[in-house]
Amino acid sequence: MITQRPKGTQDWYGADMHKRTIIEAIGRKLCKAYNIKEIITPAFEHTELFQRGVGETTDVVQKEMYTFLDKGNRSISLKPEGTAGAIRAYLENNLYAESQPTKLFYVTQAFRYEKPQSGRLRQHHQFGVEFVGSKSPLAEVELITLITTFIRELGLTDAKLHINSIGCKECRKTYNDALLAYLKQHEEKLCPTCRERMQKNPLRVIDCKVPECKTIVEHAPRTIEYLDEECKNHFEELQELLNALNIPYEIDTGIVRGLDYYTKTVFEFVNSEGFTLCGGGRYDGLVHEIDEKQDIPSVGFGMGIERILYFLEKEGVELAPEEPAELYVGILGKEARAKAFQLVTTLRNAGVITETDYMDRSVKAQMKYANKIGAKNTVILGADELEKNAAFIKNMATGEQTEVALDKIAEYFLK
RNA sequence: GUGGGUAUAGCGCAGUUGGUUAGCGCGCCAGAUUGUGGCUCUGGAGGCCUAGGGUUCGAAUCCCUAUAUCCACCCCA
Repeated sequence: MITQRPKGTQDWYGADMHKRTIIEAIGRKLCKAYNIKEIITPAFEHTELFQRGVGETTDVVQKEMYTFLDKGNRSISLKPEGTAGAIRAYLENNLYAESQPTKLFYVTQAFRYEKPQSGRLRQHHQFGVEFVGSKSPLAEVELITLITTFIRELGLTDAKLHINSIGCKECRKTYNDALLAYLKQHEEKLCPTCRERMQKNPLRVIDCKVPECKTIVEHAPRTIEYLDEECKNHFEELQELLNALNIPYEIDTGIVRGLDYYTKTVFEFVNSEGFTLCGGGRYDGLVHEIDEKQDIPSVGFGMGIERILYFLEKEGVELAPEEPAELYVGILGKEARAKAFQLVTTLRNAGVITETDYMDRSVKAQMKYANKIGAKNTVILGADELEKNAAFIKNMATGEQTEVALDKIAEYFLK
């Protein structure tokens, strides 16, 4: 039992760990070019932050949060997503007092008590960006551009941009009434969960996958038909920009997003199977929700790192493999040990990937090992080499051997 | 939360209608004339067959329970 990880968690090591490192490196590189700064916030926050921010009626808060009382009787929750914490930090540290906008990115764990399945864990990781302070559709466009570039650099092709607008608070009110009125007409045909959803948050019915509900929903009013002037313009401007920048997209009036803070633009990148790689949108009301003295528009997205791995696997995309050792230094006999290790250290200090023997293996076994780890070159240091003051460097790919004086070996690899 | 599948060596699997010493491939370790990898061959280590209970003369195999894991739905990243 103690050697077993908790349900829905994952250990990162080996090939996946290496892929993750590459993925994060691409993300960091892009953010640097976009002038987006990194932020790390705590793994846990006061429960109330998520209740207020993410929304009390959402599935995420209602049944998926890891919530507990700490020893000081405070209700604490592990973060189920990255946005609320980042915005809290933005407010707490008065980042709004600096010249706006504020552009932040993070790589964080997120915890949700869910039943694990493929591409879904209890602890997962997200790369996300929060673009705070701008109400311009250019903010959306910037994030979408970044994601598009990210996807391209990863080598993924099966991920399409879907966009929608769910309007602001005011539009939502009129829309909700219209939707509710429509759903009431078809109440008997809806599935039980949808009948429940109808009362709490009719918007959720749109997402239902039950065939009967789907056909009803097909003719249901759409948020997009109830946008006020401002929201409509915003959505149109966004599309104009996307068109002008040649970013392909599809309007999907079915996108609702499961977090309450979204307003106006919502978007997703999904593959042909309907799997979501990345989700985001505008959340003009969130800052005010967390700190009523402030009212600052924002846009953000979260991209699942595990999802990226899943997508890479699905598409058979290979990332750059781990770099193998440049040199394996074999050791034969105790006399050569210190000398060999000195060489290893010199090379390592110069950044050359170098490996050696710690197992007191035979020369043959050491060569096998060097081959196994993919070392590009090998050299064996023993009594003979010490006496001759020279050793043979063997190129493992060609088998060629080159005799080099002991004190020139490091140089040989430093050019 | 609802519904399926699976659980045998480090990994991937086989195990015949229950029959006594549980196998195979890969990996690991060692050797094939004494200090040089890959290919081949040989040998070796490594399993309370997920756990607990039951049926039986006898259970990896049949039944029950638990646990874990995978998958679908829901929801999402």
